[in-house]
Amino acid sequence: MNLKQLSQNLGLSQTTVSRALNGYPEVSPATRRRVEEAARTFNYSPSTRAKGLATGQALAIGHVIPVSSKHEMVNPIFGDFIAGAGETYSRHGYEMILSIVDDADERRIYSGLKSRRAVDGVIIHGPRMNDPRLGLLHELGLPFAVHGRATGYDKPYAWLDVNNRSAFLRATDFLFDLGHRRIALINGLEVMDFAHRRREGYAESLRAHDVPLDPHLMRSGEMTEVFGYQSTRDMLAEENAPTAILCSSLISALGVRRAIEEKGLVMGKDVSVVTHDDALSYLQNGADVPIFTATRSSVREAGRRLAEMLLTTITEPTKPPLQQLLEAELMVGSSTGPAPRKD
Amino acid sequence: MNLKQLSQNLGLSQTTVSRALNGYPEVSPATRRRVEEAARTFNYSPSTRAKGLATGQALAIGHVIPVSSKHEMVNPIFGDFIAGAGETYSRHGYEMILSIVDDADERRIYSGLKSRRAVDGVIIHGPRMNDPRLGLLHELGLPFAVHGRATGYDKPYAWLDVNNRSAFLRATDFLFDLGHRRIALINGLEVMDFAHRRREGYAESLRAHDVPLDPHLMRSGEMTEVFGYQSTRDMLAEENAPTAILCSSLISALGVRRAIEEKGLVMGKDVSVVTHDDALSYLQNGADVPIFTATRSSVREAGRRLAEMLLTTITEPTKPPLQQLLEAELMVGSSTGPAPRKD
DNA sequence: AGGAAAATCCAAAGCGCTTTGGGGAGTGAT
DNA sequence: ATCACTCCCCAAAGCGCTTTGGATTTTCCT
Repeated sequence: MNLKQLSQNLGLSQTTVSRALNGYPEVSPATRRRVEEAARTFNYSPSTRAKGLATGQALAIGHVIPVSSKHEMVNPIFGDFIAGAGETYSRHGYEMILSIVDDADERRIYSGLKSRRAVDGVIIHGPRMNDPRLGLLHELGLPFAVHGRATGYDKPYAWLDVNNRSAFLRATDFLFDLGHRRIALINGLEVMDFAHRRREGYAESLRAHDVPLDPHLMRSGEMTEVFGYQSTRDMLAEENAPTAILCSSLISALGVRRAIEEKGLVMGKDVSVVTHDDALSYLQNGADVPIFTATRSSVREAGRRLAEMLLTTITEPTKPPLQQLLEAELMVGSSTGPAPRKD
Repeated sequence: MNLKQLSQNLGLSQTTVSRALNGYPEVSPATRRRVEEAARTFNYSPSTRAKGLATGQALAIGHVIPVSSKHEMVNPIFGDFIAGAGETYSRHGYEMILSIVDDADERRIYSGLKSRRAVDGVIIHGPRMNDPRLGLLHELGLPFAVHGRATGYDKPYAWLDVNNRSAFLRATDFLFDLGHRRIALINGLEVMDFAHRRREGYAESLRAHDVPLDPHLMRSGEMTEVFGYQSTRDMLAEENAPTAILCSSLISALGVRRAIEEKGLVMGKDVSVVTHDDALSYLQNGADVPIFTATRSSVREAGRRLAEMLLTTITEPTKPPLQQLLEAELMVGSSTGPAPRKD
């Protein structure tokens, strides 16, 4: 069923039917009702392609997920983020289109999306330090919003980020308050902007407590369970092992726990652990009582909000870009306790 | 830059330029080269919307991800599957469009995709027992392919599935061979087709070994870490506790391990564990040696293949639908060992 | 009742592409 | 020189919608 058929069926012009359906005022309420009813019974919805052609809008948002060709990891966060963003899109009648892309091809993909007029804007995932994508998109004139921020890009742009620095600052302070002095950091890849900021927060706390940075206590890598396990195992094997560990992801934290327990130590007593927790739907941090003391911020909620921000950036291009900084909450679980007494 | 401008620029008609770009024979090689060159320098690609309107194709595949409104869980598998499918799509010039949908709205969404002509076909995720979606899509005339199968639907349709029954049959047999007799099953929700089949395999092995099904040893729920933990904790607390546990997901298996160790038992000695492993990129089962003995099958590879199958279903609608059954491989790790001797 | 303003509705153009149905220019044979 | 083919190329229609610029009818004042 298309517009033409529907309008013939109703004995009206295409113009009137279109207007009735799109809420224009120059249609009598009675006609509008009649049209809406017919549309429903014939199960008519306008073709997105035709509509897009006519209006010049795509009514679609692109999400470009970079997958490094080297270590084919799909960000585990991405599912929940997408779910959040999807809620927003369907509320506003937008489509979400996804491209999984080797990060070497990113340039081609973005300019393709632009020149094919496939989307009205894009969300940038996993911003890195001095991320070249922001400049590219600015140059292409394709509206965008960033999940995170990109240190090194100076023009204003729309973003939503967790305050990673303050979260890790507070978490580290918390460990100091418990008496810990040797605190390790198991971080994400430090080309990632978020990891850089977390490290800054950590370093700031150490500085405030007059504890020098110790490279032996700082690891950075893709945040898998195995990475958390190996890093922890190695550090616990060294002399002067850490009494507390700060970890960038709940998944890695599971590995941290495994290494601790494998060594016959008790988490929360011999070694304290604080992790960041993205509140993923399939990986809750315990049920009633959190297992891990954590800095917590829902990535799904982030998806909802950032999508909303991008849409207003698109519909109101003159406004200055929206920006939002979320504070993570510190939830105390059973993975932390006072530093063990030295004997 | 659009076709008109490009053709004016070249002093050719739109027809010729379009034909040159789409590989039609009635264009001289010289002209074709000239056109291709110009398209590249002006960074021209045809508007998807216009092309779609003209050809009647969408050049897009829909993925509808159901999210139950009750327990807002996003399937952790979905990220890797999508990544695999995305590779296939970009190779064939298709777009992937994603809808995150409360499962109560599914009907509306699918018929919307159809009547808006937004996609050429869809992939069905997470098929349930007697899944109504297959009938609906058949009725709508929207091509589809299923990740898994739907028991209770009798018309032929395209699917790709892991042989869940045989995988869990072999895994259970393996545990019997190690001397276990009290074997528990921690399964996904049994409305899900895959969980039903796994249970069948498990039950078949028990029957073959003359061990009656014991409801106390069978749990089913959303496969979170917490679910694995609680189920195991409860079962280990009962008298006549299991000596081996079969688990439907690596994530739950992490919870299983936590419960075992919390009780001061050793996994692989006091309690053996076998889990299914979807080979998720962010959750590898150990590094060199697998942590868990597992039935393994890459969900990312499944995505790649199923997408390919859907595309051929679309381009060659007369052929009978493709179907593919993958066998999981049994990888022996350190989570299994001989059944403890009764004293 | 007469005229202006408001309320409804419509025909047709245009969005950017593909594709149909020709048409003119070379080429070789007669 | 003429004819019959190929080779290349083109004008124009059509895909399904929105939107412009009117046209027609109703309603409201005076």
